[in-house]
Amino acid sequence: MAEQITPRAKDYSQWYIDVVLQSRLADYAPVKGCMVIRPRGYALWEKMRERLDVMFKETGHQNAYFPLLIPESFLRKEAEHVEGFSPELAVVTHAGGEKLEEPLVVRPTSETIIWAMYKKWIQSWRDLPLLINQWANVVRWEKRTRLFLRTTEFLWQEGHTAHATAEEAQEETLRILMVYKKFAEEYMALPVLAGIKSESEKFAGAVRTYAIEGLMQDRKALQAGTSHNLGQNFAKAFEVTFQTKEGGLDHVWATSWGVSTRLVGALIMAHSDDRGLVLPPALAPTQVALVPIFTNKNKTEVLGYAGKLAARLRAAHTVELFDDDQSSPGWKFAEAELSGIPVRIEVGPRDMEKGQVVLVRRDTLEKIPVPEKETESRVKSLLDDIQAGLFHRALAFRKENTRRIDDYEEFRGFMEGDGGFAESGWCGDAACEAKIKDQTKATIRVLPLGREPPEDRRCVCCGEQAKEIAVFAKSY
RNA sequence: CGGGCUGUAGCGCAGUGGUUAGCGCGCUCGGUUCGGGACCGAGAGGCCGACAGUUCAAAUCUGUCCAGCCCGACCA
Repeated sequence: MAEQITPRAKDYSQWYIDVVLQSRLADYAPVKGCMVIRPRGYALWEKMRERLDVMFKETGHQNAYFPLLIPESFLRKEAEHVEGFSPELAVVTHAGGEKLEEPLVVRPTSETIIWAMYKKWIQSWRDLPLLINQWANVVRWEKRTRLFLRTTEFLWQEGHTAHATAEEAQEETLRILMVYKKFAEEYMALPVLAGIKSESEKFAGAVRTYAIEGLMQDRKALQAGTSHNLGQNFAKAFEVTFQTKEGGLDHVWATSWGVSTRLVGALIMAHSDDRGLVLPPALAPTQVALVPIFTNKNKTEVLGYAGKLAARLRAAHTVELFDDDQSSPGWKFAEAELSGIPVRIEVGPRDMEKGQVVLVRRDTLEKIPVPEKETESRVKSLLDDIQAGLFHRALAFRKENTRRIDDYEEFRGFMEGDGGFAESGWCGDAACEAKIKDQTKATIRVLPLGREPPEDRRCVCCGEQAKEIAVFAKSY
């Protein structure tokens, strides 16, 4: 018997840790707060990265790479930025056996060093827009870490763009937000709310921060991607100016945006179950687990049959053939389920006799016998069904756990109980936001885009006229 | 950074002063099995978190330290 996964209903946090460790996505590193992303976890990140990279290129961005180490003085140039990040900086003070003239910080994000370079590269409106992305690691010294969701070092992409006008920068900020939303929904099968962050949740140095927020199975929200309109804050701090068409001199307008390996955590918490991972076919490193069922007597025939089937399927899908003769079929079934492989195919002597194979879908565990000749087409449509099914199940879950609440007592009860997304009126005052956080632990996740507050809504906290509809939840 | 808990085999644990420190899973070898985590037999594997004390005798008692986990505070 393998180790058991703690059921979600018993202890959701422990379930998450069990799934990550047992499915071998990651392991704790010998450095506090750090994790090792194991081959399976990394394969999943690679699938995400591959797809996102295409989406960034399609929207005109190019990849580049900037240094890991940043002179400490660079961070100080933008007041809010340094204030926001200084508690979580790792600083290099010694190198080459000597104390450094100026300490170097390990990047918590790269705005400062990138804008120091943009100053060199941008002179004219003809140099704009400048659309650069980098895939990199960053370090933020966190007090409390969780595998994939918050670790001291993590992998991400950070886009940094420069524009001639405020309007263009705003368009870019929203364009990327929509790229993230599309990626989350179409590839991760995770429905997300896209919206703007309140002042208190804003990125240090941004004018406006937008985010996508997903609802996990424990009804806590997870921020899955952010896109910032930086206005002219960094251009001013780093003196990045350009000559306009009209001959004037202006500071450029900036954006930055990122998603991280936290997406792997989001994926796990959105879909997986007590048997292990459940992965959407669009991102699953392995789409089909082919399990031949044989004894010593018929081993050759069954493995031959399964081998041919695997070869056929590999024309269109990634297939893992579980052909070793040391572990039992039951073991292989459990292993395929733990790994989240979307479709399992069982082929044994009984199937060979009947000219069929048995398809098993990971999300519902339903077993579907199909004629052997139709395997390819049935697998393909089943993968599509699973992808759509996961999204719709997650969407239905979000709907069930989203409530319109305008009464504060009801709000408190909601957050003390199961929780979820509360759509409530908000007067816009940070004091109400802080009071709610203090009393209920719930924060404003986003002010959803495209929803004007109706005249009759009141602030859930103080009862004044609502300026916004805010989505509140407890979050990761 | 505060409060609590835990450090004994790869993992999970038992062992509260007295020979050679055990159990389950995993691992190695051999054999029988194989349609939902198979079984039998034989093996390998431990400076009992570190340091210092108490004692004839310490995994066990005392102190200090270190590490990890949980709960808070903190966190784009």
